[in-house]
Amino acid sequence: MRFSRYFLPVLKETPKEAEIISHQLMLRAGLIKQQAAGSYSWLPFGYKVLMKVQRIVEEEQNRAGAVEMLMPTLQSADLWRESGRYDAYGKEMLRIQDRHERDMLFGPTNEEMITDVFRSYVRSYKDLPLNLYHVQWKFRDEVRPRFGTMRSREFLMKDAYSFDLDKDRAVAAYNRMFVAYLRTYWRMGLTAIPMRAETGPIGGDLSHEFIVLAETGESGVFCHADMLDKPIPPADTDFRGDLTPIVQDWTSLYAATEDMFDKAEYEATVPENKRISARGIEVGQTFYFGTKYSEPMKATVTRPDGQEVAVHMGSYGVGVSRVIPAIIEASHDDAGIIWPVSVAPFEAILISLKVGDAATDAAAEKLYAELDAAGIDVLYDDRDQGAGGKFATADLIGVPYQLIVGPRGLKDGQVEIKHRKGGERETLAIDAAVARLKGLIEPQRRDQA
RNA sequence: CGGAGUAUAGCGCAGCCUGGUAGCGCACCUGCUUCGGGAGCAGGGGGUCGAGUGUUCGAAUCACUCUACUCCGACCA
Repeated sequence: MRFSRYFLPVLKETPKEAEIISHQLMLRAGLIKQQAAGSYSWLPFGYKVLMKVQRIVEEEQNRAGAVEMLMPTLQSADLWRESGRYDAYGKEMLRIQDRHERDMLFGPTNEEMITDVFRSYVRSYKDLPLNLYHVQWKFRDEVRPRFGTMRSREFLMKDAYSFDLDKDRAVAAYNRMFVAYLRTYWRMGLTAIPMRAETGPIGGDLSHEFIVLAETGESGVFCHADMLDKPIPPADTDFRGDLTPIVQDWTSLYAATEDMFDKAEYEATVPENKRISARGIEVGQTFYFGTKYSEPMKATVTRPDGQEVAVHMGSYGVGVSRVIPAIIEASHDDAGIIWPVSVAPFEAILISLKVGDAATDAAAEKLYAELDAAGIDVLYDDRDQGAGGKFATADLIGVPYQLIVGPRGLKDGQVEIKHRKGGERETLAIDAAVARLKGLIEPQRRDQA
């Protein structure tokens, strides 16, 4: 992509409405534009990140055996009356009437609708287990939206729903999502810790929140320090096998949100030098809630013995649009964002320092074509601007590698690679640059890992 | 939903107290010179001062009402 033909409005100054660093940087680096309280446009640069995050979520859901579909944003109130949540949900649910004065709502979540899909088709235990998911916009009319897309009213969420014959099998389904989540956040460069959590209005008795530690997080959390560097299950993990050992390992150390905090247990099981009491951002949550929806909504299957039983369900959410500020909170410096390669909007930025200079133009154009041919997603800063501004922009938008081409180096046939994270610089022969970048970038994509 | 604030050019702000020609920096446009860390010079364009009502000869400025947005708290992917 040529910068001159792209739409990337960067701001030199910090908009005054933004309080936390991720919100400031998302506005300054041209990812989002606020449209109303808790409502944002995703500009091209931000949308690219959003789609990369979504893609990782989808790949890991699919790997774990979940099946993707898509449900509408607007739902009929009747469905919610069946579960009893139409009255229970409160003002956070945006209620709408259509032209026939039928009660509708903008979905804050989809348990009712997926249960309706399930009960319309599934009759036999032989069709289980089943896990259906979608990535769709949700609306929750928050009393106080804040921090940009961290707590917006309209947000993109992946929500998966599992259906099983009994509790044991439902817990196995829960474990599959648990492991998928460990891999999902890791692939985005996040350290997300599963913590015992309250179930809230979703209901149920088994739940984990996946938390990224950050000063600006909205949840208070307590955990064992060793939770931070546990090994992530590999890509060839057998999701059809028994995942209990992995989940047991990950839940053996103390980790809980403040709602579930048990001081006595915490102090008894976590040595003093391993105690972490911090704030965190909730980037996902898993629930097992048994027959809470299947019973009232009559989502049943026939067992081998001929008896008809309500299915055991779980739901599993990832706040796709929230993950992005979480990544930025975890990875930035004074100059701007530092994207992990796996979610970076571009993998490299090619900076031409003297547009209009024949030798520089020729070298930059050639490198641009070669990078493209090498399969590297590159932003080519071909704008006729001072070098200082270009460096500042490149740092701000956080592209992982900067390939710098200017007359000074070209005299000796050399170009420079700057690593955004860490700031290391390498000077190398122009012919070696593309291969070097490829070598740096490919292992960090985490798409094969 | 309680408390506190803000609203003046695309962005950041001054002007308001003490009513009288709407201003600064950045950004934008034109030209020239520049070109390795947010360049320089010269010229130029852009505003129903959030909305409404009132007071006044005269309102960005004073009064009242409303709206939007932000922050703190209580609540939540």
